[in-house]
Amino acid sequence: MLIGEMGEPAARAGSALRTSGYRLTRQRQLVWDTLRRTRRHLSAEQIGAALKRQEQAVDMATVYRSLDVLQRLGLIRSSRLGERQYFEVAEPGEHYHLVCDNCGTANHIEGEDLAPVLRHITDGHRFAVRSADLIVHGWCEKCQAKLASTP
Amino acid sequence: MLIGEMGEPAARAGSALRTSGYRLTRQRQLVWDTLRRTRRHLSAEQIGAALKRQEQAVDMATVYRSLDVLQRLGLIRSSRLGERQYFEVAEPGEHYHLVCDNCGTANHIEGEDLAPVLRHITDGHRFAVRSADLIVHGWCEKCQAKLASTP
DNA sequence: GTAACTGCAAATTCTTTGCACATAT
DNA sequence: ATATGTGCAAAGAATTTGCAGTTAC
Repeated sequence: MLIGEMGEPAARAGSALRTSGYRLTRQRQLVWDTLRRTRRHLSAEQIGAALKRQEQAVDMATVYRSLDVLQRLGLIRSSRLGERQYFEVAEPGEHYHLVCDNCGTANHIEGEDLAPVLRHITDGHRFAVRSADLIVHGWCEKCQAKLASTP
Repeated sequence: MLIGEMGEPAARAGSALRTSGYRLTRQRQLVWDTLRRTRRHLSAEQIGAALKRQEQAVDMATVYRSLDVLQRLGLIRSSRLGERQYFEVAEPGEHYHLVCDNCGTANHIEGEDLAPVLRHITDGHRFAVRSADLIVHGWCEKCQAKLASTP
């Protein structure tokens, strides 16, 4: 099941920033809002481009710095999908990344299936798991059909 | 269980290269041997540095090009662990990457635990899985002890 | 008022590419 | 013999950094 709306309070970023001694600036707000409005993963460049499109241009250096702060506060998380680093709002619970090698789209799906795997790692290897990211490469449904028709 | 020696025939690269129309050069041999001798992941830079140390310097451009060929032949595989791309000899079977966020070392462990997870993805989501990489971040045993003693 | 933040431009880092020469087959 | 591969140097892409001016608190 694809992750849909999740009722993330928009004010969350503001209070999280302030209680940590950071300041709530127009730029940080904009970066956060951009990520919140999308349910997909966005690269830093995509965020910058989106903001420029809405005449709210933010310098790329600032986009990167904002992403860094938001990540430090645990509000967003990132993973390397393909070439770039992609960012998304941090949601509780596991999810995997499905990257289509044909069209490049990256979706995430929820699930608790990783629990036994992580337990194995913790028990068998004395490794303290902090976070886990399962990146699956392959073909999405659309591209499977496309590739089947042109052999 | 950490992956140890696996009896990889050293000649594998040579024949794989030749039957695919590639040439077996000193540089490709060196890059392959370097990866074979290590059971850990190596970045392109680490491979280059290792070769320089043994007075067998290979230009970085060539290291990258060699890695590219070896990967195309399926002899090695790579994943993005942390900042860099890391390379390792391709072994059959699943394995996960354990990245210690404290000391940075990346190990891999074997296991078949991912099978049910991937089945879930295939069945429930009509996504054709081609490869999967589970990257687990956390603290390795050594660093857990270290961090426990200094709170 | 002042420490934190931003934009700009320059620096860095990792990786790729163009080209003349070298080498494996 | 000749297509492939290499080294070198230069280009690229993504991200970081230094700094003077700006802004949130």
